[in-house]
Amino acid sequence: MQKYENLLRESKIKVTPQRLAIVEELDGHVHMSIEELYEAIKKKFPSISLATVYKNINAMMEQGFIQEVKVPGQKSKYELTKKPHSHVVCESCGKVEDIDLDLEKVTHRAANLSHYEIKEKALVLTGICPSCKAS
Amino acid sequence: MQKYENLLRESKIKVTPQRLAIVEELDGHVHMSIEELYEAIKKKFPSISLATVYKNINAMMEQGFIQEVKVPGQKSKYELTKKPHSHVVCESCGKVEDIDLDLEKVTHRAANLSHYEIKEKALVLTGICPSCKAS
DNA sequence: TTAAATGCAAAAAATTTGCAGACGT
DNA sequence: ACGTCTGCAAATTTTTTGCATTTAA
Repeated sequence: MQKYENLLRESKIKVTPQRLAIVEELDGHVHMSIEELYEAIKKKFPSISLATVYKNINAMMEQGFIQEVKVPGQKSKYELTKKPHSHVVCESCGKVEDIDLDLEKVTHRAANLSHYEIKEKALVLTGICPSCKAS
Repeated sequence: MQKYENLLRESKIKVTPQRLAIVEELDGHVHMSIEELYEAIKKKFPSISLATVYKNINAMMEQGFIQEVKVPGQKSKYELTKKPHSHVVCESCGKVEDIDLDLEKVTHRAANLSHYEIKEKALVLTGICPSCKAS
């Protein structure tokens, strides 16, 4: 898909089929662990090696192209970098979803209280998702 | 210290010198990684094994006695469980500090938007601490 | 007394590295 | 053509496990 090629080309790393596969996978599933990515990509791309997934995740993180999402009780997941947002995690099924929340006030308050110069915010809310609540 | 013994005794795990050492260390330093804990405790308690630290961290987490704090770009740290709070991390020196922020509104909004039943909130703010800003 | 905890060594899991050949630009 | 990337195997690092012995209650 042209879309991803252009995105990748903007950073200074080469566009390889393996990298495109990672990006496409993340675009489809949004949040995946290294192992999930590896297993998913192997289906379409059996020769890919786990080391390549690691190397590329690290390279693309250095480029700021993807980001790590640390969630309680799970392995880290990765997502394409987009505008800042928060996450909700279902403690029953493990699903991770994006959510757009205004953290202006909270961040301001934090800066005042701590005297830190705040640069990044990571908010992860854990609970039960609608479909798990139903069952 | 009697204080910690009583705390530990409340949960259903045995009070051992190794566990007391972990708790005292965490009470003093607030946020430590497994390796930091191990190295610190070894000084006062040279016979302790890394496996024991792991086992005890896991046991005490199951008891809800301590909690894992996942911070961007660092290994997980652990803290004694106390009333809910947020964290600020200095991206320069790596220090992690507690901060008391009101997340009521944000949580409410999140519940409305996501239809999740929210149970836990983990907010980690990253930035530059006052002393690193000075230098 | 006895169930649980310790420490050790070994195993398993997760991540990184080195390198020869392949590939993107 | 050049420098980067891939895949493999090996090396590290991190975490868990099994077991004989010790220890807390």
